[in-house]
Amino acid sequence: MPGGRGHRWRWRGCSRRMVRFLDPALLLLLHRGRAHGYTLLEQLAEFGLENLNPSVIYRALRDMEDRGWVTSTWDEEQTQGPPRRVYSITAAGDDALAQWVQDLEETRDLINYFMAAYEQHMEEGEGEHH
Amino acid sequence: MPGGRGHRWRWRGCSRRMVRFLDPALLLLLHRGRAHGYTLLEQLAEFGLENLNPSVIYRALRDMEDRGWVTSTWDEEQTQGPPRRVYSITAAGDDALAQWVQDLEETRDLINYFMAAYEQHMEEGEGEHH
DNA sequence: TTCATCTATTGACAAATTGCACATAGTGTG
DNA sequence: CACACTATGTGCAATTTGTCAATAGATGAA
Repeated sequence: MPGGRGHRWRWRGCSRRMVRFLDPALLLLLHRGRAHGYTLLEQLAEFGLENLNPSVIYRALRDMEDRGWVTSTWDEEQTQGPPRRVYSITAAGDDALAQWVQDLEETRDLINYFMAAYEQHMEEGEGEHH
Repeated sequence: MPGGRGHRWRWRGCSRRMVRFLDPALLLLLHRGRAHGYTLLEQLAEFGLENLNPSVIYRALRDMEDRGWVTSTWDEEQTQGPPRRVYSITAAGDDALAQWVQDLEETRDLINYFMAAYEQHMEEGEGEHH
């Protein structure tokens, strides 16, 4: 079953683990430089986050602003559209990003442990379960 | 608003990414041999899943049974308690586990990419954002 | 016996999260 | 004006997760 092993719970769009990537990815992008939501939406593809509904990004940014990780101001420059809100990362955001990185490291270690356990079991049992 | 936005990013208990680990971890444990819920609850510590509320495991097992990944029967053996339900992995469960492993590999790659991007940016910018 | 305690499973509901459909709004084009 | 494109935001239903409490058998102590 491609994309959904099962019937009851097909993840629409990206998988949940992917979405958990959203906050750290946004923080990293903003650490590279201030940007507005629509741009971030496109840049997120770099981290495998494609086809996200814009509202997801805007909500994430607003939530991060509530937590003090980013700040926003209205863009002065003239654009081909309505005024844009420009986000910048804060010092607290830097800390949060560093925390996320640590957290992701732990997750990676856990995955590595899991994989090792899986492969070892597969070798021993020749792929058969008892 | 049902889901308040004031939350810190400290999840109670395990992080959500951890919990996403539950299904693959249960499948791997069951691939090693049939078991009942209460035992699995203890064995999950191996994969960093500690202090889980039992109902979480039982619900996960029931959901997996709905998907055909596992089957269960009542244990014949006498125990120090009420009858126990014993779970075994199915062929579909083997496939699901293999899928999970692939999925976890992808996630790990993504994390590695993210980390590399983070470190590279930090080196270049000497830890300062512009 | 009655009570507490441990093992074991389950049900119900609240809380948190996510997806999606739609609303709003400025700008340029024919 | 009608339309398309850029850009942000709101509201709500659906899904997922966390927590609490109910049930229930076995065992041992008072």
